[in-house]
Amino acid sequence: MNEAEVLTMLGALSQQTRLQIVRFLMRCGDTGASAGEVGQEVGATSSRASFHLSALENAGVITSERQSRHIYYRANPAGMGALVSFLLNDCCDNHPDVRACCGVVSSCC
Amino acid sequence: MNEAEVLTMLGALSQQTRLQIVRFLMRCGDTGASAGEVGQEVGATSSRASFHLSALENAGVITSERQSRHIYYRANPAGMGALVSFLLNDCCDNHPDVRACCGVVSSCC
DNA sequence: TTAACACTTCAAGAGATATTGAGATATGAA
DNA sequence: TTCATATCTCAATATCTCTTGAAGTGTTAA
Repeated sequence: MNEAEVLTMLGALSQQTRLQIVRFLMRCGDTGASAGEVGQEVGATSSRASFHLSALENAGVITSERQSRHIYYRANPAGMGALVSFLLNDCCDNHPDVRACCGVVSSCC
Repeated sequence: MNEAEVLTMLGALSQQTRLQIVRFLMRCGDTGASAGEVGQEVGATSSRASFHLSALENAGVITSERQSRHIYYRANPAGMGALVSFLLNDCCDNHPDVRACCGVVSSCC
């Protein structure tokens, strides 16, 4: 994961509506949720939800799959894992105090 | 760490110059670096460096301490740890695939 | 006190991003 | 085919953020 990808992902997450969307989709698990359900959950119009879902998908935080007339969005654990891994390893230079805070015991990814 | 604090921290990190500053200060460790040194490292004017350092300090990513005419900035591992912890626990709902990616074995903070 | 240095704050302009509503596209049912 | 539903795209506006340079604050030394 290079710096540009990390910046895109951090930027995508640093917005209230989008952070809410990610938290919701993480709770939804493999089932995922349609754009309409996502919009309803976070109190957004469909075009606003669509805009934010695009940003999140573009950043690699979520994925989408069309099923008949619905498009189901799902959280992408691998993407979030890569971000966390970058923060711990590259950004924080494997600082033990940072790793200790989250129960990280071995070096990673 | 509440949602507003997380958003502030993610926003602070989602900018190239500021991400560079954090990485540099993490490498500097307890010694830290002055605003001038930071600016030189990331290729920023003094006012630009000061602007970004303020944003990072305000977000809790770094700390500052005046020593005579210099102000020394240091990375704040506890702040970064809290952010990573939030991402793993709250945001990702303790999703095992996310935790696995970084060698996280126990639940945390 | 005066001067030099290190850093911060302020204001202004440029650029990026968020929100909204209207219209377009895609799918499935009648 | 026609209609209804689900979602996306587009343009306009508003808001936020970054950068720059000038002016201000605080510290040390002469």
